[in-house]
Amino acid sequence: MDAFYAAVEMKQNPSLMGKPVVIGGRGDPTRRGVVSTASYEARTYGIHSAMPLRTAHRLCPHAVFLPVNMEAYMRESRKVMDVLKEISPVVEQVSIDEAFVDISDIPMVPEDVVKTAKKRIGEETGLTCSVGIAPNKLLAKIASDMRKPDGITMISDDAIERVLWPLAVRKLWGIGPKTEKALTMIGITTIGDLAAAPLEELTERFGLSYGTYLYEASQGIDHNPLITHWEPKSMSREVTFQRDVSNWQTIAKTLAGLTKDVVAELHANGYEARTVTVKIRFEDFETLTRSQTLSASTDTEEEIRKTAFGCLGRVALTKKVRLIGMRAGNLSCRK
DNA sequence: TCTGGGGTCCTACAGCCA
DNA sequence: TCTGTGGCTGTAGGACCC
Repeated sequence: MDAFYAAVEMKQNPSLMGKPVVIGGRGDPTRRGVVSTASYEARTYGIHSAMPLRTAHRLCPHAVFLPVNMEAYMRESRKVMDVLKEISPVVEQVSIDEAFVDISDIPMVPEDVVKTAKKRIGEETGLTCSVGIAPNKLLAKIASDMRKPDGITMISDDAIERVLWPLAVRKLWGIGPKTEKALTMIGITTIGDLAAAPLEELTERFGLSYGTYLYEASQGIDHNPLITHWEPKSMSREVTFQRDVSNWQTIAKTLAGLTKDVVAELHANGYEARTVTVKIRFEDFETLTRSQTLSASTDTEEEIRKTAFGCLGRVALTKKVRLIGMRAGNLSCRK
């Protein structure tokens, strides 16, 4: 979906249309938080996702700042996903606003399937999306990014050299800032450069698994099937304090509250956990985790809280704490 | 100066065990 | 009985995604 959160807000409040709109955190740019979505107008000021709200505010003081309204986005998301499932039963929902749809068994020209889908989504939600058509997920994802907003892009097998190779390596799913930098250091900046690198060099530098992935991805190779069902691996809550704290009571109270939320989510979804992890980020951004695996799974708040406090007790709180989080992992379905 | 929150997957390493 | 090897599990950290 195109600038999804911003588009939903504009639909709910048409007076926002044409204005720079920034959605993130509590919608207050004087408080800690980052940008979830910036409208296309806001993007012209250099505002983008993951940017601190304060920075966004500096770049565009007259932008409209709004809090994240997840319920509204979920509602629209469900409508979109329902349309996709009408079109094909094989849908992999990647996030609240992205999905892969296997249309290989539909006896229609792909472009016509996509046009129908876009029209139906428009009718149901009033929102636009950008679509990539390709032989696999890797290429479809790249294609969907090439014409935004409201675009359709096709990458066929015989277009990989012409279309894929000139792109920056960063366009490949799985290449973030660290890998981009590491590749630049060895003279690889485009996907074509990557495709010219020997497999052995990539596996030597990046490990067998990731090296092989990079090699195959640069050739447009991706055999991964669509995943239509999966079980969660962990559930977590974390919070960044508005001001860094040194008071143990505040930290403990917050951890207890986070634990309560996570346990409620476990109960709501019928899971129990065997591993508890506590995460601490200090004022200097040093981040560490402490975890403990129990002999048996549990979903009782008291046991999970005791375990979490045991983990917290193993952290030397010598600096102010910026963030605290807790995670329940090693999940299994409750008997 | 600033750097959220909710996730997944991978790697390294240590300890245990066959 | 000692030693090496390899698998498995738990722990910690890091990269990445939206």
